[in-house]
Amino acid sequence: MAAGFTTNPTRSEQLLFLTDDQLRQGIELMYFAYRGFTADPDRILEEREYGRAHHRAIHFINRRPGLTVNELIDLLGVTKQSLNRVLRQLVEDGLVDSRVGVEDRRHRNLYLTEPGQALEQELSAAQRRRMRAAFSNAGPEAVAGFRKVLEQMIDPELRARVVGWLDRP
Amino acid sequence: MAAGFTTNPTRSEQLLFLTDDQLRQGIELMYFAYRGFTADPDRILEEREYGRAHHRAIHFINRRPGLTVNELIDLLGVTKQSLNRVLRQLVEDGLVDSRVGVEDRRHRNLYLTEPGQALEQELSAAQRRRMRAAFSNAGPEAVAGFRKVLEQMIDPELRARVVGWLDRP
DNA sequence: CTTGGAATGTCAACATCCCTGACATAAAGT
DNA sequence: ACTTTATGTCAGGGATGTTGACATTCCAAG
Repeated sequence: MAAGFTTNPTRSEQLLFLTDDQLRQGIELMYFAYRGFTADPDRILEEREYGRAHHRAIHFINRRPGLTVNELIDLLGVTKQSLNRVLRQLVEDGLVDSRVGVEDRRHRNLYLTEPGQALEQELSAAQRRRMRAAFSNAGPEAVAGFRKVLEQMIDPELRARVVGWLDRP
Repeated sequence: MAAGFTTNPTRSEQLLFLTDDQLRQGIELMYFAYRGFTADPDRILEEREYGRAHHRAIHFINRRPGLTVNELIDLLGVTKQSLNRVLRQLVEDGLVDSRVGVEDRRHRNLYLTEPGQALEQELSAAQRRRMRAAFSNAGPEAVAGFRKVLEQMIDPELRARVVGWLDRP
């Protein structure tokens, strides 16, 4: 069904990957793949009665130790009320440490505690396992294309804020 | 913690796309891209006070007119009760037609009505627009890689059921 | 033919998560 | 002193998911 690039592709044939049908396939792939993408962490979180919101908070606190509540709200695109419930639980459960800012005492700098880091490791290891399998089976060139397309799918405004962010260690 | 591939560069360099850091980037890309992927439909759905569950139902009913409730449950991976509330709303609002099966009267065959098809068009057109932009900016080779990786990310069990499904018109 | 189990679909009650709106507190800036 | 910023909290509502109970229909064993 795919590639009809046998002889001297005309201009219209070069754009065959932009047909509505190809786009629909991309849409459905995105949906099914995302379900797989979240499946493993979801199972781990369920045991602790946490949800994806907890996972996202833990992930980004691990990525940027000391980031403030507002910065996290910005990254996640949720309301402070929504995030606050999640953070309160994580702090109460001893997974996250919320310290008053030193320069600006209004800020709360967030850090993972030892148990918090342990959960983060468990979650990200599971997610990496699936991602590694997918990358490995698809090959390096496919991975490059995967990243190229996904980058373009991010909201332009968010992309500007997040680009360069991904590369930082 | 991340790549310790300092020695023996030949073989390990070929696997650099499998480092923990590359995988982490893939994970974050997947998260941010999915937010973009759902942003446009979400805005349209909000006006009608619908959610993503309604979108998914509408999408697959459009794709497979006449499919049964159970088939839809299988595709979406939700409980019948959860799906039922969504379907009831859509039927009440005149977007979906639920007809008693002719062979097996326990079945309900689902169809989009005229207004249902109109909403589906609106939703998928918005989603295609973003997908088309991403595909177009990334190029055909990138799109091929994108599809390859996403396919591999789908849960193996689900992939078996869905593969071949995507290609069908 | 009847009866009992299995498949299918529906309804009700409840939990979770995210949202908006309003308000409180503390600290920084002017 | 007054305003702005950052954060936290409470109240209420909507969307989505769950479990439990129940109705309908089909099918097959007795």
